[in-house]
Amino acid sequence: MDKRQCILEATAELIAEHGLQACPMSAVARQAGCGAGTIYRYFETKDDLVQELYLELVRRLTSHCLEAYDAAACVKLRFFQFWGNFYRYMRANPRDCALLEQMSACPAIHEGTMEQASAELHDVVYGIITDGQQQHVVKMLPEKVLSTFVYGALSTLSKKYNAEPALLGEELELDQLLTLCWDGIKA
Amino acid sequence: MDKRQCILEATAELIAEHGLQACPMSAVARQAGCGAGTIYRYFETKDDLVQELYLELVRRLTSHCLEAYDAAACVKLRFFQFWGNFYRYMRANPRDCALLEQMSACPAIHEGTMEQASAELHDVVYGIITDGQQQHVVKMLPEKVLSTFVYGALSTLSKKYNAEPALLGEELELDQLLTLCWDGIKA
Amino acid sequence: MDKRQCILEATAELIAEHGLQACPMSAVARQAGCGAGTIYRYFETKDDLVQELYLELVRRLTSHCLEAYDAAACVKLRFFQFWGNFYRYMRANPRDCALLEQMSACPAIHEGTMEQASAELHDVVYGIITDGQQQHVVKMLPEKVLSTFVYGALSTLSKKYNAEPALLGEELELDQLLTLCWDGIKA
Amino acid sequence: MDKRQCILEATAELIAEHGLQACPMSAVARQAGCGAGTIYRYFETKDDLVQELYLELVRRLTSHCLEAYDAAACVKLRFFQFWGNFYRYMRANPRDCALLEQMSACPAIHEGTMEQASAELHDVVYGIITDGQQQHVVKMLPEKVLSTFVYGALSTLSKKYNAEPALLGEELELDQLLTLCWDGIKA
DNA sequence: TATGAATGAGGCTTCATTCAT
DNA sequence: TATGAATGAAGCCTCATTCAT
Repeated sequence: MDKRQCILEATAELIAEHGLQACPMSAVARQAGCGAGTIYRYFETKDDLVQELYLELVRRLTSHCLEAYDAAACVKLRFFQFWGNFYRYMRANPRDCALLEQMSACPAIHEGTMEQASAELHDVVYGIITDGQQQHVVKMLPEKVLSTFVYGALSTLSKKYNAEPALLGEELELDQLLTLCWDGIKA
Repeated sequence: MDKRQCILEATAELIAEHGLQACPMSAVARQAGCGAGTIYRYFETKDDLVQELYLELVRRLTSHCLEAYDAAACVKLRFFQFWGNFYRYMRANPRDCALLEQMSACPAIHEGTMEQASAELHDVVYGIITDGQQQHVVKMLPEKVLSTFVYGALSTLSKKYNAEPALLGEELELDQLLTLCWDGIKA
Repeated sequence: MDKRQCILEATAELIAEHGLQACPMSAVARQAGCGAGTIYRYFETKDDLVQELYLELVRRLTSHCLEAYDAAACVKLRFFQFWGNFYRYMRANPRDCALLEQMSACPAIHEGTMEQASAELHDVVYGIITDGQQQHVVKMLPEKVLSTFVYGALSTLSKKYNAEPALLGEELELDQLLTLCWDGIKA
Repeated sequence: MDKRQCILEATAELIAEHGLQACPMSAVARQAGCGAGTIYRYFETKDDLVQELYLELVRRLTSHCLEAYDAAACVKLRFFQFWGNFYRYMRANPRDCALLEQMSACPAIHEGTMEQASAELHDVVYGIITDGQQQHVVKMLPEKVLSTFVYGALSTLSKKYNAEPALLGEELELDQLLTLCWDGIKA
């Protein structure tokens, strides 16, 4: 792994464990196996490092969400594919899941960073909803509302499962949870 | 207002605005209109202050959620009353809503504090679900799953609305959003 | 006991246990069973309190040293009486003994306070030596030297005994120790 | 001089002048010519720094006491050599002498530190006494008692001289003072 | 007269950042 | 390019002292 990735990874590990407010650069350097000064070759300031980490986390999530996603498939299929990818990724990467939650909720992540991060997914997510509405299979509420509804439900559920993995059988759970969401938004 | 409340309020204000990692005790004192030392008559450490603030926020939310809640009413009514209260409180108190989100996601809030905080609501929330299941009006998934589903959806939606209040007409929105959730969990 | 004495006693207790550098006025007040403000009715500042405590400790020691002291007795008798009193007091009051040691060695006790404290004893102590020299039973070294020799030996021994009381049988020890000193200074 | 020594030296200077209770780390840094944070690369806490200083002072004293000390020489010679070294060191280093006195008497120096400090000298000091007792030239009292007697007398005398250097001619004094002690303990 | 809550200066310590090597 | 010792501003907390009650 290249050094920049090392540093991002180290930062992720430490923030996930101790929180943004307890993550000194010296600890990041130790965890990354490099000198403190080296970090500043790759990131201008600590703030910069944190913003970059957030973007990286969202980038990873995004690419997983779009795996095997076929924009030409039917609405329900796209819905299940996309949000299934989303949920699976969150379950497979509990640390990044918690990290995204923590960072999204914290004013330390700048408004601009948040927007930049979410831009890419928005089109896909909204597209599923608006296509569904045109076909009258999805409720006629603002697309943002329905997307947020699904996102909130699934991200909270995945976090819950990560904390208490014994709640439901692995195999069944995903389909059942997606069905909860689908039942919620379907016309 | 008594001094302890003043300090909690000042802390809430500052954490909401700048984040947990950027909330020095000196700023809390200034905002609370007291000397720095005074804080320590009411809270042993900064950590203690933060835990207490979290508990206080949850306490306020809890008491609002239970307003006009009739444990003897029918399941759907109880569902709409309770989660309606929840949503209305989150919308009416955007700052506390964001604060709860931020603090819940941050390792700085201790495990024990989180448990202590959620204890009171759990019984009510789970009760609605299990009663609904006995009457076969709610899906047969673990009660934790369904509660988390509703909680995640509504809390995320309320946060979204707080950020962009223009999404939906005030009057309609609540019922429509609760219906999304109800449709999701109903059998 | 009157309040002033209470406060001095409390201060003595705390300094003896934790040291001058770890003796907050709030702790003194608690130990003395009074409010923090009350201390300032009896002592202008903390520094004043500390100086007064030192003077009080020396005053107590002085009065014990002069008990049954007969200025008309022979030199050796006066020597044994005076230094015997001194040693017995130090052994009977380990806390004050340690306290005197601690405070005497610390620059926090002002030069003036030290002089004021030692003034009273000096005459007696030196008198024993100079009388002994006139009678040719004591070595012809400066009286300060011989006094300091005896004082240093006995105060250090008493402190040692206080720390490890099992070193010598109570009955014998005193006479033996005084003899060590007397043998040292006798002509 | 290396930085660690600089810091110890600065601390010694300030404690000697103002006392343990008036020696802020900021002043130590200024005196040592370094930043406040630098001190913490060499000492974990202020307490640690103080313990280390005490150990260092005792180490210096110890090495001086053993200079030209011949364990095979006769008892009286060893006595005069060892305690002569001790006294000379105390006179030549008034600041360290006062410092040792102050720190030894203060609860801020931990029990464990004191033991660690005194361990090395004990064997030599006690050896002189016990050998003297086997040869019937020294009184038959516990070796700790006699050692403490000598130590107390000489350390107090050296301190006194340091404060008032005019008491005795330099040349004569040492032998005369050691004789006082020797006369005290000899059989 | 006695209290103890309030104050804020000042103490200890951490940590983002720099820079000589 | 990489390092990590050094820096000092800033954070947390203590405590001598005051003052309203």
